[in-house]
Amino acid sequence: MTRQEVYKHKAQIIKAMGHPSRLMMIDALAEGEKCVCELQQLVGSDMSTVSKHLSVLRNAGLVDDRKQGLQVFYSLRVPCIINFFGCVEAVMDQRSEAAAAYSATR
Amino acid sequence: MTRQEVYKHKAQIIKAMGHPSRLMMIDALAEGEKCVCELQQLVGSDMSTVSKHLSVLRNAGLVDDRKQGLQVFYSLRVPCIINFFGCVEAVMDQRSEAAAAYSATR
DNA sequence: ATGATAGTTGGCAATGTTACCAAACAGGCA
DNA sequence: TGCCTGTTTGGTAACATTGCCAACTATCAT
Repeated sequence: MTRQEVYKHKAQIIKAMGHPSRLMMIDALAEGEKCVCELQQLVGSDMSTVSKHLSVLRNAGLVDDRKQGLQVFYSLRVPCIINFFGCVEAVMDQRSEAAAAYSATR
Repeated sequence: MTRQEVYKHKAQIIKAMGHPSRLMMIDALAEGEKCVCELQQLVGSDMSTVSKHLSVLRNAGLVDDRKQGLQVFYSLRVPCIINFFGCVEAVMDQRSEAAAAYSATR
């Protein structure tokens, strides 16, 4: 795999996380596996939309699926993702600090 | 900020990282600040393209810019992002393990 | 001033993403 | 068997992202 291909692959994985609904689902899956129906209630979109979001996460290697009777349960494949969200929050906080500092100097 | 808005904001930050060229630049910036010209050489696109990628990163709050003479130097604002890349690599590795396991059982 | 260098911005065509609906599919049950 | 429920897939219209070119701005040197 060339360096370019590695970055492309990493970008694909990160891009899979870059959607509000998918982020919400990943957060929920941190608690443990959930069926599509539960995730649908959580995000509030059409079930077909939720299913497509989940297939994006599956293709990226972020979640696993397990069929049990009528339901399909999804689970996080690589839990370290969750740690990262703290860092994203740090980015958010730093932005609001900057905004606050700006408004203080106006 | 509602829960939806928070997820939208987080998604925006993560999405900003979800492009091969931007990922490559973030990785390079982990070593320290770099001018646009260096980053351009690194990714090999038109300078206008690189500049637009950098503005995506700046808007997301991921990098800072500093002008010095003719050059503009960019730097990472929140270095914890780098830790996360190890986790993305874990996702990649686990995928190739799964592929290896699959090809072994065929 | 003139010109050269480093970056940014606007425009635009090509491409990718998203969300809904409708249709298909699979497992469990009458 | 046929129906119900949970999920996936196909189609498509609206929207967002990308990358190049050309035009512009800003700083420095002659």
